[in-house]
Amino acid sequence: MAETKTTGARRGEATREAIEAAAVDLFAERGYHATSMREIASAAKVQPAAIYHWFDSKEKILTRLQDDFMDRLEAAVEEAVAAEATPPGQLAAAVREHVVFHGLHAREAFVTDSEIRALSTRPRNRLIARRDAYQTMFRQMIEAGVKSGDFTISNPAVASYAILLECTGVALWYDPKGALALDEIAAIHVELVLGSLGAAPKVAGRTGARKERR
Amino acid sequence: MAETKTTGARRGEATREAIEAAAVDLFAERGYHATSMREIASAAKVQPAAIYHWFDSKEKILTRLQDDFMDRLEAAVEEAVAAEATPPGQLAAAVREHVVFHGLHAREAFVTDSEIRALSTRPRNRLIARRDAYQTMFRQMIEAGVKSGDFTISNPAVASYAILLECTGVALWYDPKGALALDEIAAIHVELVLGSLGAAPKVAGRTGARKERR
Amino acid sequence: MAETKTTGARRGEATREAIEAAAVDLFAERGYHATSMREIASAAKVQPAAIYHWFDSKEKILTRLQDDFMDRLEAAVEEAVAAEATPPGQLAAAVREHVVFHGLHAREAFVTDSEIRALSTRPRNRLIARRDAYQTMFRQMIEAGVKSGDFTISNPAVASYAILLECTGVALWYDPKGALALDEIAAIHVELVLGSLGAAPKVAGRTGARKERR
Amino acid sequence: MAETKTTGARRGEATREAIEAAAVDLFAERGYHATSMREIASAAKVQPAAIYHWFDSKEKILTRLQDDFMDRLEAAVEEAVAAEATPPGQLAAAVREHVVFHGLHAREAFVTDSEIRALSTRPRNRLIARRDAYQTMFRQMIEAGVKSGDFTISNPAVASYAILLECTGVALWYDPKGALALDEIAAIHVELVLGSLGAAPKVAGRTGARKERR
DNA sequence: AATGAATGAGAGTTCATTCAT
DNA sequence: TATGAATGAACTCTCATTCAT
Repeated sequence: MAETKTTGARRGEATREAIEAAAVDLFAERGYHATSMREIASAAKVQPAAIYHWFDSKEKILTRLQDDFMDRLEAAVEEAVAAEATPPGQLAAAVREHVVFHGLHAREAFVTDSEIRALSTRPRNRLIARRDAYQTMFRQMIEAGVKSGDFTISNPAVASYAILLECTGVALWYDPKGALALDEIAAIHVELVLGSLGAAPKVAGRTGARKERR
Repeated sequence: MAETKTTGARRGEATREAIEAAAVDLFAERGYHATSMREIASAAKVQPAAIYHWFDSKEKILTRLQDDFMDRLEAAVEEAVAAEATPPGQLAAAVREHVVFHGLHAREAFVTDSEIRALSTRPRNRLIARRDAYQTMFRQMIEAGVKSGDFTISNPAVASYAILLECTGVALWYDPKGALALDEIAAIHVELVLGSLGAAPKVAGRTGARKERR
Repeated sequence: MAETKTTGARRGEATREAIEAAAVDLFAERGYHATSMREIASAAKVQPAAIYHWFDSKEKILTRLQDDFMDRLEAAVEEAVAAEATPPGQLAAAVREHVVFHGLHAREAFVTDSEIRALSTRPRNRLIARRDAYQTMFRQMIEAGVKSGDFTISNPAVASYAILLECTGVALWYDPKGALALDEIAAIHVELVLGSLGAAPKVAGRTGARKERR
Repeated sequence: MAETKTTGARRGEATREAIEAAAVDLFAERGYHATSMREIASAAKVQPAAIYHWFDSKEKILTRLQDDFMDRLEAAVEEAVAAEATPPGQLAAAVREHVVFHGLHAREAFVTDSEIRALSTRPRNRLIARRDAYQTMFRQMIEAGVKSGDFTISNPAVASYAILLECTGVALWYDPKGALALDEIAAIHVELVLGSLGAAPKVAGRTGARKERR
């Protein structure tokens, strides 16, 4: 009950987190190139030079943010998929989790996606490879559903592009203060996705209570 | 006697077009803020200062490009919709035309969409208003289809977001040299969209021969 | 008689020359790394950004200065040597010209010599190669004098190092307003050099009137 | 009872020496202004802030290094001179010791010489005064030799400049792994110097075994 | 219609140094 | 005796833009 010293969080790390938080806000709002280190520093209430104690460069702030987002997205979706047995069940779980995750981490999602161009060659190629692998996972679920007769769709590759675009796009418009709860939005997307694949609508499951930090 | 003024375009306009072409390429590839006026000038084979004879500022290049794109997109889609009578027929036509247009003008589409943030307040609000109106057109077709009993969908607003995201996204991945022709891609999207709305798939029509330049 | 437009010198080049003049002064006085672009700009009475219209980088200012100095030094010394026939005569002429040139262009000489370290790999290697070739020229004259019996010295390589060090060093202490004229200093060095090589002192010749610009 | 203080150097002094050693290496290789405190710290395997326990400032590292070098150079040369009676003998001994000392402590010699400019006014003037006094010692030996009839040279002041330049320059090119031993190089310089002053070559003496560290 | 030259602001980054611990 | 964190000033360089010609 009484622990006041949270495990692992030393004093200095608070600065790092303030910088990251300021950066993701500004990158999302204005874009990477339109955000200056001075603005990040100012929003994080530190001096510009202090940022360099925590990050090697402006680009490193971005890559860390993107890598973290991809790590957590992959883990969340893979866990959700692992709990299901059939292709429609797996795809529904993946869509649900993807939408929820993109709603909860909308700015990180948007920055990860939209600022791939801002990266230099090596980190750009790395991130593109991760995105491609993630996309392949969705395409394979669709292909499995076609093979099992659950889905009737002419082109699984195009379908996978379309599905990820509409689900990722939730990060662009979802408003936590809006009329629709994230669970509802996720359920609607499951319905849209399965419908577009020609599946019976019965497969949609429920999404448990979200207890994510942040 | 013989015309000295070559049809339509005076000599100088070629420079303006070279600048626009260079700008759309660079904005699409690197982003607005990552593209310098010097780079545009260099790609257009003019001096940096010459750009200012044709455009007031860097932002004006962008706004003109975005306005042109929206003008032509709206015209093309409205014309396609006007040729159809039923809600499913109209939506199918709109999706088909939207996809084809975004495939044909992928860079303009991408820049129009992704560089809204780069605009200053007034042009940004103007463009957002146009996008909203365009989106509303889609939502109203969906609502009409629900009312007419052609579509069975729980939330037309969310459906309109999802549909436009997946169809607009074609500009991100379509490759003119790829395996699929644009007409095929458009047909697949009509199929996906109508399926997601719970419509019978019979409504998909044909897309006339495309004669657009570019 | 009446030409007012000096051949080749367009208006803008005056700025370039002002920048070069400011840079050589500051580099000589404080060193390359202790001189900022702002200081150069200020001394040249231009804005810092204007420097970049004329030079790609700070390093380019330095390399141009060094290359120019080496070009002119080599030309001057080679011409002086070509006018002589015997090894002692050639070496005397080379020493005389080297000393005079280093006195007339003391700052350029000093900067060329002392700021080799400041260069990045490629231009540094290039300049070192030029210096080595120049030094080799002196060593070969000494070796020729030893072979012809004019010089009696145990180690021509070491002698060439020593000779160039003492003659180059004139740039460090020569004062145009001092008691000794440059011609006298050059004559003394010819005397010292030939003496150190064990040559008869009779070979020292006269140095013609200097008509160098600057 | 038994000494806990290890002979001469307390534990901490090792850190000071590591810093000095790192600094002289880096200053010699890159120059004072091109060397950062972080680089010195890194090379000395301490934290940047730790340097400030041992030195007040970056400049103090340099001045201590220069002062130490001058102390030891003066002591060594004065001792060598004191062992000789005649002007040629004294000058030969001074040249021999100067060359050997500059070969043994080449980096310190180079940094002491080349980084006078980097000093602020007061330490710069102090070091210049020491150099001048050292130079005067050589000039006086030359003048004594001229007076005694051992040397025939027209200008002792210029001769002293030239002699010190060529002998000091040994620090620039001497390579401990090269073909020539330091004693041989010293002997050659004695030969060159006495030759340049018009002295009989017989005076060159021997240099005792060097047992200096480094 | 176009250009070479220039500008003032601001970019990302590094600097020597300080200080609480 | 030493350190992690931070600072304010300064660095080289690039930016969109202007202007006389």
